[in-house]
Amino acid sequence: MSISMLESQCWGSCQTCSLSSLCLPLALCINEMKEFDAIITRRRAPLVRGENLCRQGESFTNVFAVRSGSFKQIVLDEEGEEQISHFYLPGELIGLESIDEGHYPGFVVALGRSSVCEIPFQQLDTLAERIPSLRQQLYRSISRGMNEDRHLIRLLTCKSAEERIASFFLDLGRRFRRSGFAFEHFRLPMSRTDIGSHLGLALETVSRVLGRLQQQGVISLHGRELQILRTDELYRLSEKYPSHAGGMGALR
Amino acid sequence: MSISMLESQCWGSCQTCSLSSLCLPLALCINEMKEFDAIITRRRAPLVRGENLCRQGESFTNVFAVRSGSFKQIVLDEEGEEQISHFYLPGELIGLESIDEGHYPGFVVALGRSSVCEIPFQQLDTLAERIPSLRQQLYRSISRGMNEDRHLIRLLTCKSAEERIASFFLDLGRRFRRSGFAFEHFRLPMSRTDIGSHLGLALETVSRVLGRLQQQGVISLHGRELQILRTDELYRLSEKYPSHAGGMGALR
DNA sequence: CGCAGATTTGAGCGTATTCAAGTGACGTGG
DNA sequence: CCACGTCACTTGAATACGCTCAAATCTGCG
Repeated sequence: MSISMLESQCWGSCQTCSLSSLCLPLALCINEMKEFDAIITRRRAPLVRGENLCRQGESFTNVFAVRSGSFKQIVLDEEGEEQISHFYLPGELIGLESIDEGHYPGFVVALGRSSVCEIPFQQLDTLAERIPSLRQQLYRSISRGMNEDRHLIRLLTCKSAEERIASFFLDLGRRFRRSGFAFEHFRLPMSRTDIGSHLGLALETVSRVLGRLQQQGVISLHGRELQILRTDELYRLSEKYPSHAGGMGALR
Repeated sequence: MSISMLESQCWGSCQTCSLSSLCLPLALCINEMKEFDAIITRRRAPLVRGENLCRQGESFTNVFAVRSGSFKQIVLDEEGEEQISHFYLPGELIGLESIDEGHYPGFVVALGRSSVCEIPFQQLDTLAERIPSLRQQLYRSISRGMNEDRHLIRLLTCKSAEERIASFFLDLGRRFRRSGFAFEHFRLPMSRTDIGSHLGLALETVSRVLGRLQQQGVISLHGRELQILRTDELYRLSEKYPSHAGGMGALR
């Protein structure tokens, strides 16, 4: 009973949502926000760790906004190998890359107890037709997604393991800060394996780099509890090598 | 005189453009297409090789549609190192990732004599407000861009040099085919260096892999004239190793 | 023709991988 | 309560792939 009370508070309207300032309703007036609120389907229960929000290949109908917790997007390639293409933190939108092809390109899995707002895309578009600022915000959200991907691409094409991880932590910090959490102190929602899969590194490499970063006193890490001790140094490490990359050890 | 005649033909309306079926006006009726046509600014002269379409940091006002030729997007990082984040072929849209931040994230440079349609984004949005199918197409274009980027990310996180280049050629082929060119025979618009920069490989590695692919009889390559001889084999090579990646030789 | 840029080829090396073993945390069941 | 299995993570050793450096060759173009 008390839990459901809490949760109904949690799932209040956009007007009471602490993330509304970085979500789609960002620039809406009260009345518009009410309209927007009306099309949102709120999930009855939060998802638990490992639960699927959507499945690869499933037809696209909804965009999701992360309300709490976090998610990873896993793409299974032709050989059945997993590949983590994206992490989603509170306030971020899931599913925008599916508009074109009409189906979700991968599984989206909760990394812990997480909740989302479910937004039927068709209705979102109908509403966006009438509300220019909502339309703007939708464009911007999609565009931002592209931009983040381009960053990751640059990271992957020309950075060493250390740089990748430094960049990754800085990126996570920034994104957490946007949602009102601390920049320098947060809990990593994902495993080392997940990080490796996302950054194109073996988990052993991730582990080794993390060890090195701790030895250097740049971060402290207990389990998944991360503290960024020297932001400037982490930043320096994230862009240490100006150019290309270097070979690739072995291949499995 | 004769040139300008030719060019004015080249720059005819969307209705006469061979690419309209894969560009924004895709689903528009005659009248809508005329409206759309009206907001497009056509460049007076095609760009020559090396000419900038837009500059890094410049404020975003226009989306561009490639009409002929091709472009590369170069991003200069903090250290001034170049990084090719994207190639644009005929029928593709340039600039969509700039909507959010409001400025172009990199230079877009013509890879040969190329022409574009210049579409003021503000006006495009105004028009999209009234024309649902144009809006849909805009969403889809942006979404497709994200999707392509995700593909590249997967390529970069877990593929060997050979796989990357095989994937890259297959991707180029598909994109050329969409614009009405041959899938198995086209001219590479970019240099080996450009390919390397885009795929996170040293140009020497690109060169070596190309040599190997030719020896194996998978492709034939004279200068930049590429012929895909065995598509199935190229496809097989593009997904040879199911998983991770491998080290990174040296780091400059 | 001759230069500049693009590409090819060779030798040696370094980073990150793979394989392998070992530690630690956690929850289950005897 | 402790043995045990599982899972995430750490650490070590050997290896491989692609990088860097260097020089040669090819190409396009004035």
